[in-house]
Amino acid sequence: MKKLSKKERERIDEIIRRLIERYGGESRTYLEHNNAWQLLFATILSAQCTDARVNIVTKDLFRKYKTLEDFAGADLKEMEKDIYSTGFYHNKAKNIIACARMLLSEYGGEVPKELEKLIVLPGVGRKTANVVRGNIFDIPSIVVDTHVKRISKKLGITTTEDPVKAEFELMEVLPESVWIIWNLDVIALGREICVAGTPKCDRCFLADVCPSCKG
DNA sequence: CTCCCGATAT
DNA sequence: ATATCAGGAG
Repeated sequence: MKKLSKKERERIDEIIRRLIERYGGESRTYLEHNNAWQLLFATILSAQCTDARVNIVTKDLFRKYKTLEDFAGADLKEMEKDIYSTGFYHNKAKNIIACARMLLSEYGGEVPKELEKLIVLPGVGRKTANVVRGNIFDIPSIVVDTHVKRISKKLGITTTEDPVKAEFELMEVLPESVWIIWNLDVIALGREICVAGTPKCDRCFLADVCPSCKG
């Protein structure tokens, strides 16, 4: 970890402590799934879509397509209808089918745990890959989604809008034990209080340790 | 950088 | 009417 001033180290540790106190310190994804490839597909579907919507769609989707072979053999147009309400449905349907086929042809139907293997799967970037690594394989992983990008910067813990740079900045400052928790708890904070539009700083439990809070 | 895109909140 | 949502690819 990067060497910080004692004061800054204590500030970040206090933020972590309060996040865990409020939202929990255990790894638990918001996307419902029963196995690795289901979480992979759910995460692909979650691009620019609420996870509440994804969970509605995957409930029926995983009942209709029960195996990887079912996904690999799916009809594109029918899959587009099945996932329509998540948006970006053409790209997502195409990617999920291609992804299923690659998992079968390249990895014997198993989801690989290596970042380099995950990010070359169709529709899978660093964010999706790190969700799978953290939640399925318990590998410490920083997941930079829209909430983590926005709130980490507001808290003065990151200095950039670039998700990859933010990922490495967070790895330098957060202990490995909270990498996954940071993502999940910051999402919770982003929904309840530090919303994208007008953040509710007046009732934020991090107000006194957040440089973006004026009050 | 642009494009992909429906559902929901404001 | 506009902004935003567990982003990724060209």
